[in-house]
Amino acid sequence: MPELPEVEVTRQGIEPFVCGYRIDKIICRPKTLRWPIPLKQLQSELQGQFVQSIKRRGKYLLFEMPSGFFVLHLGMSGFLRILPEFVPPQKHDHVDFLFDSGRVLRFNDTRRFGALLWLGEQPFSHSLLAHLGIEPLEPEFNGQYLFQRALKKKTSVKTYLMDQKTVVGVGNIYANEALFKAKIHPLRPSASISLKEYQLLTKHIKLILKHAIKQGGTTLKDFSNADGKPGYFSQSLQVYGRADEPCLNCSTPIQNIRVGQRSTYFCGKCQKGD
DNA sequence: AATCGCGCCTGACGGC
DNA sequence: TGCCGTCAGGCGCGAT
Repeated sequence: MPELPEVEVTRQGIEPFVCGYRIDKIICRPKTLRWPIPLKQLQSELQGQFVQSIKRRGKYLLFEMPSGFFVLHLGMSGFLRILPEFVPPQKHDHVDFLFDSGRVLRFNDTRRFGALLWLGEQPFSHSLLAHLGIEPLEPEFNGQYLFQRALKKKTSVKTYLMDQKTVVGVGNIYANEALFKAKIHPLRPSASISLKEYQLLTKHIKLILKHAIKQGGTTLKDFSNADGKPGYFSQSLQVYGRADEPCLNCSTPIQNIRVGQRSTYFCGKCQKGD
């Protein structure tokens, strides 16, 4: 579930149940997810402490604690839920945070690519966060930025866009969607895209991400619902997953190719310039 | 320095 | 029914 909108919706959804509350206990069932879970450290730094804020950087969630930051990445299949009280874990429910309110923050991750880390007081200097690109919803993310940076690059525009050092939070689905909206062929060299095209592209990235966050926020009125699992907003996807179906602009069948080992969908007529 | 491909892990699905 | 290959929204790592 994890591109920027899903992570941001998660952040907003859990915030009212987590911020200002005390973590009484952490229950962790596996020893390892993507990496070994520093359980002892998490217990000593988090248990008995109040969560001060939850921030997001790219696809990382940062829980601000009195002595530093606990950082969570949802990986490919991870999601967080708020339970009104402790109930026995189901399959792939890996970690529970028990709060003084009685509620439980529960992490479920089928594919176990998620990560839990203690990054201390300077999380942004940690190697995982230090080299991340700019936030797509910030004003500094604009056509000029993408254009200038691309001049030195040799990759395709889609790979360039999904590189977290370029811009954070744009994953495979929204990269496909944004390139379609901007009418840019995913295989075009990133350095061949004009400033005007990059301006259009950044505009659509912002629109798509904002729209998805808004949809997620309204879909998930009650994040503590057991079914409150943020999903992708497939009703608004125009190309992703639509191989051989008609383009919503011109009815040409949508093509599916692989770009950098990732499934890529586009309209060969609307997105010219391979 | 930049780029590419692999592999981590589980589950769903389609073909035989 | 079962087995096998392929695919899935991410990302760090080693090889080039």
